[in-house]
Amino acid sequence: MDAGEPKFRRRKADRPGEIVEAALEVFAEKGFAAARLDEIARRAGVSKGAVYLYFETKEDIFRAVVTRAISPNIAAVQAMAAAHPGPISELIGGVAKVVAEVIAGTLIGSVAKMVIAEAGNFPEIARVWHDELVAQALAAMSTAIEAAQARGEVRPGDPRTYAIQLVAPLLMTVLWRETFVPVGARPFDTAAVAAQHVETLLNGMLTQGARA
Amino acid sequence: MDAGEPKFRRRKADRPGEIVEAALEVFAEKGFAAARLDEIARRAGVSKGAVYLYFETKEDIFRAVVTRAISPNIAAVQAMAAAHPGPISELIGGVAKVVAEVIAGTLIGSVAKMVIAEAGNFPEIARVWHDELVAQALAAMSTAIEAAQARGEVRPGDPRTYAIQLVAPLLMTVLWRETFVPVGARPFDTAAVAAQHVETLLNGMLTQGARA
Amino acid sequence: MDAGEPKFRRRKADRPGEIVEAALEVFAEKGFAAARLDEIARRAGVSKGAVYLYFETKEDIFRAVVTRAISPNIAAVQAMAAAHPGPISELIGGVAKVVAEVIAGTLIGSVAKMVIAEAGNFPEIARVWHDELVAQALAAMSTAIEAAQARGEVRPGDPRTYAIQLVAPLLMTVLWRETFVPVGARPFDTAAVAAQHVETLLNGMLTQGARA
Amino acid sequence: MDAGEPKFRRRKADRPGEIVEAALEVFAEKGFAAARLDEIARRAGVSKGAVYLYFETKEDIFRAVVTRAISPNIAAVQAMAAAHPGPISELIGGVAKVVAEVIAGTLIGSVAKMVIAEAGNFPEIARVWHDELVAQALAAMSTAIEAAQARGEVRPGDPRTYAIQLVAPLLMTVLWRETFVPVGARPFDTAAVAAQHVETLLNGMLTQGARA
DNA sequence: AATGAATGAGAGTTCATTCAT
DNA sequence: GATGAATGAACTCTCATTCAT
Repeated sequence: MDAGEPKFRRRKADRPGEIVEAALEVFAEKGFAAARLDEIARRAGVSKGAVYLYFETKEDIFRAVVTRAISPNIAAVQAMAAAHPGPISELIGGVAKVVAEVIAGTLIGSVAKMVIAEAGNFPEIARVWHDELVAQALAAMSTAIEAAQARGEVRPGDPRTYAIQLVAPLLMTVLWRETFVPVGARPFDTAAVAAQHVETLLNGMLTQGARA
Repeated sequence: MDAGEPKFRRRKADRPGEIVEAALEVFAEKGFAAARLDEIARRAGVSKGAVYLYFETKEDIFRAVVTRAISPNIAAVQAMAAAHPGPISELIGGVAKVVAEVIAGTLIGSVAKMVIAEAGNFPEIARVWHDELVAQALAAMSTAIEAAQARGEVRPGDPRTYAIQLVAPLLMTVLWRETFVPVGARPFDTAAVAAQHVETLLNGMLTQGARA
Repeated sequence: MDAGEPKFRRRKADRPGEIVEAALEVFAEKGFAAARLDEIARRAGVSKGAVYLYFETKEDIFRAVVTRAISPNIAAVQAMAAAHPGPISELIGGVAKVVAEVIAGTLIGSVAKMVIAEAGNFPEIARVWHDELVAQALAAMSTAIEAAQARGEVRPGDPRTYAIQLVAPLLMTVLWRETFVPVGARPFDTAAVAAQHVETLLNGMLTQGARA
Repeated sequence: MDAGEPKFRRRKADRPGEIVEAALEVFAEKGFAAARLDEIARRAGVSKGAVYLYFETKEDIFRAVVTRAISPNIAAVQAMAAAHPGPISELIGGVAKVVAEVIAGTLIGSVAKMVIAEAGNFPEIARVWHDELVAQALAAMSTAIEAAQARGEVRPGDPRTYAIQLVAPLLMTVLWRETFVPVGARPFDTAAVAAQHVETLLNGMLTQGARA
């Protein structure tokens, strides 16, 4: 009997994935504590009891949400780390572009917001986020910048600070979108900010010789 | 008689102020929902009931915390708005310094974190924060930058974006401190970041003529 | 296996009904404000939380208790309204009998007590009780008495007052039972009071001609 | 200095009286449990603390309210008990008149409502009310009616029931006023009800010989 | 596997009562 | 006597978690 059956039945196999997806939405909107399991279950299209077939606790779901948001980006970071040894300007332009794309194309902004908000309550989540994502990216960039300084491309200065200088405005556009746009603020176009920022920053950090 | 622990102390002192102070601590650590009134009261040195002599609800306390963090900074923003019409480099250097000092010297970072985290649940708080603080500061800087562009000091580009580029790394150091330092990350020295950033940015955004 | 006490019983039975029943008991004993949800739940044989699966608030339960006490009596009132046009003495005797039976056989007395007690706090409940029950009954009786007066059966006088004269002593026996019997007062036998009262009242209100 | 002083300063001596008066109002409106000591104090024009100079607990105030409503009526009841041995019709007419006046002229109705409502929570209050007021009045009337029956004035029947028959409609008008008039019901005029009821009842209970 | 009715510990809030002033 | 800020026990209501079905 086909009657009454949903047209597209989602593969049973991905129940956990659907729950994590729904949970991401709810956690992003409400924060961890204010998120209701009822709502997560409802949005995932399952019963509240079913959630507990796949996750032990609410915290468990939260961890899964963050972990899942991390994984697909680890590759990008590793690629960055193993990046071409060409002129630093290419690397920086590339990094900014990738970061801008990730920001625009994924929900990583919401997750970052949650990590910031719940760092006090779930230190191990902040730690994972830092260790697997942020620190690695920062280290990769610092290393590249340091090498470029050694090659005389980049002016003196703390490489880690240069790295933060690069990504901060991009991250700021995400937080802006999450925080102020819903209450009427004019949004920032991440790509446009990235473009202007890369130009300004390169202009400011490269040595005379490196500016072709 | 001073000896002995009086059951009921009556401090003429600023009870609401003490409660708001304690609440700021707890909210910053736990977030709004996970903060316990018991704990706020305990840290304020009063009973749970006493809190309700001064505030109607938990939300009310939260609003007071944010409002109170805003007020002392409004002056700084207004001063910035009415700033000298001298060379933009001076203004930017000044702004960065003030921002760095505020960040280092006040708890505004914790509050900002709370505003980001709870924007979804308390839109009116995000709105106040934006309208009274963020938008004003941004507008003042944009205007100054625009004027500098008209004077030929600053290269072409979106003034509002330039403004964000300036402050973003500084704000990032706060979020870093709140989020990752407690789990072992190496902190950023806001003042040092400010110094390097101002130099890089000015170098990047000023026209040839403006660079003395 | 029937043996053993299952932690979660699922009675298909009328949970809301059981809760309302338990609530009626507790409200009648303690009054609305002094009634404890714990106790209502306990007497209904459910947990405190379960009560909130079926009712939004304590007030909601209270309304359900009163509403539920009203409904089965509406029929009786309507029957009264559509009563036979025979001699008024029959009607009055019949009404007194029905009222006496309802009083003796149901918990309506307790509910009436609650309505009286909480009229100030829950006006809409007093209104419902009045509009759907009391006013209707009174109107039906007044109309019948008026018709009897037109037929020369009943002596002059305000029909609504005659109606109150008729039922007041019966209602008084309920309040007596609720109020004074528990502290040792001798109870009134509602049926006996009804019998004597009907005889006295008919004797007093009928015209000479109507007394066979 | 007279300036700032209230024109009529109430005698200090009657603070308790003023509190009881205020409490009567509040209890009558809200019931015992829902009445707030804040409100009682406010209406009495004293501080909350002052209330505790005169009364130990809220229950204590409640008892005082009821007791105070009883006392002035005890005299009336005793007068009734010691009544003239004249024809019963005079007595009954007199009693009805007095009761109607008390009902109309005092707040005894509100108190009666409270006694009914709180009988379950404060049995000793119900007991006092019964023993000192209700039972005495009932006994006095029963005795008089019994004597009248012995004299052949009143038809056979239970004297206590006759007594209830007499006062019930009058009491009903009070409860009606307290309960249904505030939600829009048409009030009963107690005096008018008394007049019609006395006539009807006497007509119904007197023997042929006693009807002049 | 899946449900959802049921649980019960724990939260925010209220308010009779106390006591330093 | 009088005040009113302060207390803390007790309440209603919520919601993550469980388990009979």
